[in-house]
Amino acid sequence: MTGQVRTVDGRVAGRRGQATRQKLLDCLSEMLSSSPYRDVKVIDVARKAGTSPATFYQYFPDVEGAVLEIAEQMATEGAGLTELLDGRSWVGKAGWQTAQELVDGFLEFWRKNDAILRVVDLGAAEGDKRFYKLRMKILNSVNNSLSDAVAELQSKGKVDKDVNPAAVAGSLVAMLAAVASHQKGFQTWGVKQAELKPNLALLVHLGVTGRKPTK
Amino acid sequence: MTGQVRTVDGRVAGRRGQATRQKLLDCLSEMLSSSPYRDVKVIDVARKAGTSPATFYQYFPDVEGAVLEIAEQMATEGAGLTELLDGRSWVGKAGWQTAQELVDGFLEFWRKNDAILRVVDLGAAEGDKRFYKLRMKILNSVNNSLSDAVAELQSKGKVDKDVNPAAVAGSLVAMLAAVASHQKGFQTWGVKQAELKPNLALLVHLGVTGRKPTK
DNA sequence: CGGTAAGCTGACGGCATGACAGGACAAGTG
DNA sequence: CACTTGTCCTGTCATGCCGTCAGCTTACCG
Repeated sequence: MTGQVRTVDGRVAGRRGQATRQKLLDCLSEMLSSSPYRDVKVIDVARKAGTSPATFYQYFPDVEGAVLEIAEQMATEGAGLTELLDGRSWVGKAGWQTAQELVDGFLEFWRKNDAILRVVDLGAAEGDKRFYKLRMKILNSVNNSLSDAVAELQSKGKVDKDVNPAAVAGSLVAMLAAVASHQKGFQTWGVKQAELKPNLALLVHLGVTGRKPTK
Repeated sequence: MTGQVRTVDGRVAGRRGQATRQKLLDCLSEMLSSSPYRDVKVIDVARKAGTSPATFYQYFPDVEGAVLEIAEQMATEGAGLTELLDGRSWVGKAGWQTAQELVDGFLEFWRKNDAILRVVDLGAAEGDKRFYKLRMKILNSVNNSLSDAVAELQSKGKVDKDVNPAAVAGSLVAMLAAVASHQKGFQTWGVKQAELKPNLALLVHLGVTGRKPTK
């Protein structure tokens, strides 16, 4: 799938090269967690990695390029979110559990990768197609599964005909992502995390099935 | 409310000064719409405004400071979103209309100010309290109204006791904001704006009242 | 051991930042 | 009209980051 890792000037990266490359990515990642995206400088990343700015430019065209790389790694990892939904039922008590586990897994994933996801979100919102595709890739698994679930319930007549499965699924996923991004915000608002989750799960369940869960 | 407009070095700005100041803000605003936040430079804003970088620094400590100013202006303007909900009913057909109008007005507001709202969202997500407060200020009107609506329905026994009004309201508002930020995204997904709105309204209605709307 | 390619960096021109001092300008005063 | 006062803007400068290149060091291989 992925060809050889290459430097900007076309050389193939060997063992050592890949190590420095990865170290730069790690340091950048850390940097993004601790300071605003706008203030992350190449020279700081390089210093943190114990190398020089020139080395950075050997592996990445610019900061954005490196961020895309990190996000790509995370995206493949995030494909595992499908497991939260594959083959799950949306009926009865099982449906309520599905909703809860989805919310749980999603928030956890977002919390782990919040720094990089913020940047991806920004890039996508700014209209950058690369970031937009990446965001799709991350959310697609969940989105498609949700969309399928709605469509299936719809075909059984359990959901109104005029509901658009893709629109509902996309909106719910956007909600999960947004809430995850501003988890701290809710806390200051007087809503604790433990309270937030069941209410989110309720909204997801309502959105997918159109009815309240049986707990 | 607001004291006199002051320059960084403490002078009070007069007629002419306020004009250039505003012009700088306008140009910055425009700039944010056309290029990534990370790439907006003081020198470009100054050039666009037909002045020099030094002038910019006379009125604002940095780009972030100016952004906060713009966002503040928008926030007071955005308080008008309350009208979308004040005194509206959530029962029967009126409830469905309330949901629709809320979605409509919200998306429109977001579309108008998307560039600056992106930056506010980023700042808030990064943990900057100033941006966070600003985001609250913008969303508070809608959020409180929604929260009140849920609480009222709850007191009448129409909504389950274990629902947390603030959590539900906050999540719904976050959903609206997120979907608005990525409106273009949905389009590429094969969901058209016209289809998106009613489905969003459905989700809002479901979330607030716990039941499907009567159309 | 010598050749070859990978890996890294010092150094440099270019540009943005942010501060200051001083000049231009408008308005009021005698 | 000259003079004063305070606002408004810019030229200039030290500083620091960007992004590139030539060239040095290191590792691998026959």
